[in-house]
Amino acid sequence: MTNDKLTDKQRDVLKFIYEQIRFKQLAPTIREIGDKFKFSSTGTVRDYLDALTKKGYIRIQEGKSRAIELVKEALFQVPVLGRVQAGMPVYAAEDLLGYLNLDQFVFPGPDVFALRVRGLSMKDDGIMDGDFVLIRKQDHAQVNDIVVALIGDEATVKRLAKRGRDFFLDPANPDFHPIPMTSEAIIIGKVLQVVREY
Amino acid sequence: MTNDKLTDKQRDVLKFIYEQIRFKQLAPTIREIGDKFKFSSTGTVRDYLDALTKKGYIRIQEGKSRAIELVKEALFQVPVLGRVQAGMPVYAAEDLLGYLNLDQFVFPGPDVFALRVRGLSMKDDGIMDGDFVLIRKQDHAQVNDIVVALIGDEATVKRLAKRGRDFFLDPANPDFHPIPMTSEAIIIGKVLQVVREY
DNA sequence: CTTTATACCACACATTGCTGTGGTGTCAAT
DNA sequence: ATTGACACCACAGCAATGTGTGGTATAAAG
Repeated sequence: MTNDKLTDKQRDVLKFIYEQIRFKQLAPTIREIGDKFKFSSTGTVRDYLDALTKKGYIRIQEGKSRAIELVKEALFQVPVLGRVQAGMPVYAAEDLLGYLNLDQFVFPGPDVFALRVRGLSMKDDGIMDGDFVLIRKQDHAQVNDIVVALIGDEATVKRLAKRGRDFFLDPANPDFHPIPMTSEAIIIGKVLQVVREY
Repeated sequence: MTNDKLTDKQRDVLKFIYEQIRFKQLAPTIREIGDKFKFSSTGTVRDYLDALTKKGYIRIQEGKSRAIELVKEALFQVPVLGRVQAGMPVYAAEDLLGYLNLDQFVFPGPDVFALRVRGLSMKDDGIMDGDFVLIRKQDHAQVNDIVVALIGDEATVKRLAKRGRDFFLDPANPDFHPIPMTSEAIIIGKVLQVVREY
């Protein structure tokens, strides 16, 4: 019965609402939405809000300003990125592996993303295969931080260590060995949290 | 210079704003705050908002409705509870060990709380001493779920298992042994996520 | 051919909501 | 004695905002 597929424009409007809530922590007013899409009538915006409501993506508290709630869980997520290039996570659609559902924990900032850990090289630190690491993009890190580094083409999670004058990326698993930091290794972010979903 | 200590009333107002944002996902208007505290004047509310702004707890975007932002990180957190009694987490102040900073991940729901894991009984599942487990309150669980159970006085994280007719709470560490589910063991919630902070 | 959904417009209206400009009184610090 | 922070009040102005009631046009579905 309920066809919850969105048209392109409806998706655009929903995305705008989502971004406002996510980054400005404040749902837009009808007129703010209208301005964004150059609608000269508030009625047009209502048509969209009605459509989104009917399709179950938002909920609106009548009479209140800015009272748009996001309903579909699909929105309460951080992007899980596949490729990481030249120190910059690639947000392009083809690299978006999906979304990490953070349950009711929403509103991640724009410089936070997630990567899915592959392998058990950090097993003894409790980072298991399949875990998500939440990363804040940054090009620096301190010794003993757990970082995501790019070695050539591959993103890897390791602990930054210093022995003598040299820096290493240490695994937490005796089956793996430390990787010396060379000019090819770039730190792209610091692991803020490990999240495992059950 | 800046004394950021709040008076009791100011804290009450801040708490109300926080709760509205957290649970209703919508900051209150000046009049909504006034209604709550039976202020007959909007000016009174402004005095409070000014005080909270000056002390650095909130930020207000002028001219916009409901444009109250929470500033202090202290607010973007889930409660970490100490005691868990009779299947109900105790939210009383004396049991509030502190708050788990979820970084920019905010707006946990009202039935979600966190416990800090003690010991290494779930080590092989990657749940380490000191990790936080995010729990949704619920009195049921499925076999193989990782649950928080109350055995007598103590809350423990284990995996729910069934062997034959009997249910057990299995550890994930050969140094510990399974605990049979008896009438004294109550499931108080399901582990949704493991969060480890660095 | 009619209905339904989409995608817009115009404009009026009432209320909501922020702001501005006053005021009173208490209490602690200077 | 005065200043400043606190804790309130009254009320008016006006812009922001949601709502109501219309309208047009297109396209797909029945």
